[in-house]
Amino acid sequence: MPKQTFLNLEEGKRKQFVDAFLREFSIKTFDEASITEVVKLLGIAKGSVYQYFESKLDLFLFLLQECVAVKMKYVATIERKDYADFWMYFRDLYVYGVQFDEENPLQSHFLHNLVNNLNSPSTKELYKELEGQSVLAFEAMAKKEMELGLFRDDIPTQTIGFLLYKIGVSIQEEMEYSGAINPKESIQNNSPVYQGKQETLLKLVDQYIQLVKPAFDKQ
Amino acid sequence: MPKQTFLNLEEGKRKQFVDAFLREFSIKTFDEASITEVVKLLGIAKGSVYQYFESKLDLFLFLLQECVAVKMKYVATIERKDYADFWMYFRDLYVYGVQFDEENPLQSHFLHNLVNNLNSPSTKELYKELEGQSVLAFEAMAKKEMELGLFRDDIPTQTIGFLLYKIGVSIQEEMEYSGAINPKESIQNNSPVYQGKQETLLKLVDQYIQLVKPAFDKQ
DNA sequence: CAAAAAAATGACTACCTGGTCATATTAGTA
DNA sequence: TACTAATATGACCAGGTAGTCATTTTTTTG
Repeated sequence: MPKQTFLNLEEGKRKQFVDAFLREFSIKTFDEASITEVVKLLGIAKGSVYQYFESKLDLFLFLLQECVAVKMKYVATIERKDYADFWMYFRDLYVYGVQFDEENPLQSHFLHNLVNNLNSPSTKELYKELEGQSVLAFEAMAKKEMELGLFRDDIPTQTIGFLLYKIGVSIQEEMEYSGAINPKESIQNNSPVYQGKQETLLKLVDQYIQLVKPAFDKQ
Repeated sequence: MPKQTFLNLEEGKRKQFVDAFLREFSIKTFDEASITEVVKLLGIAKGSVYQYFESKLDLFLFLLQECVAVKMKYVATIERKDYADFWMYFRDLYVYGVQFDEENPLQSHFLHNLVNNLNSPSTKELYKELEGQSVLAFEAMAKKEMELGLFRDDIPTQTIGFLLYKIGVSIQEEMEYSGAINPKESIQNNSPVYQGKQETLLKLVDQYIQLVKPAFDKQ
């Protein structure tokens, strides 16, 4: 977590600092991301980074926390109980995700690149931890649906949760794979990840739902 | 591709060389894999590697080609047309894959770690290329099933192919995620990836099939 | 304004890598 | 045996990194 020195920083300077590193971690893996380069860009001394944070990882975790907090303000406004079925809720998560993306491009890019970023050798453990948390969250959702009699219960919740998580990742990856979005490019123009492609994304989400619904729903 | 010098190498020495590098690339990413360390292990000079191959990537591609060729000898013995439906064929691919794994542990480990390995910054392009090939292969399969009237045709083949590919990857990843297998450990003991866990794998495959069948099959 | 506290600095360390190449060694040949 | 061709060698190069810390600069305070 940041040291006092960082918190004392003047608002504008702190924002510049944060933004520059969000950018760097959005287009590189953790290990690739170069503190040396970012400070050069910012025009500050490398030592300053270590006056503000304990280490590269410490800085990264702070940024992650911030981004997650901001995204939560968007997606946590909706609740499963307000939807007729899981898939409507699932879809709306993307609707609110897109809004988050539009209003916080940098944070969105950071989170978009997260899975890729954490594939770095030195962050394998962190990746496993976060992946585990995600899978557990999806597992819990699935469990609830089963209890409601809406999801089939002939498959272990772990497998259901794992696949649900992977489907979420797949949607994001297919958007990039198909060339619909190009994060490395859009971040250059300060554009959101899904700039002008919000409809494309939601269409793909609908497609995925249409496709996998029969797999998860109780017949 | 290897230089003549490598091909002239005495059988035993070549095997030692290949095996050592298969090991290295099986437990590390491409960028992490250290030629320096492997030659130390082999007791040869680093220069020798560059007498045999043009570059690290050249060496890697040679190993990849070899492993794929060996695996093909197993899985290419079966054909879709000899099965009543896609899923029986899909399952048998794993049955033959397990046999390949038992009889060629090192090659199997190499391929098992491939996706992870290629996530390295310097192999992003290669990864995209290979992923594209895999997706296209699955897409072609799906197309055929649609033509046979066995797969639903209300979803674009690209999405079907992409998800099918991701499901294949997921099965492998869940085996590791759940702790059923531990490649880093089993490679130490010269054990196959799925040593003693073949049944567990096939059970998971069956589970996945049971789960996703309703998503892909025409009702 | 002076003293003290806070913040910024950047040269430096320790460490790692892939790849090169002139030289030495070994093997093949006549 | 003597000459040649093939092979093996390892010191060395260029390039990169995260992190340190004594010193200087700036800001705050009394």
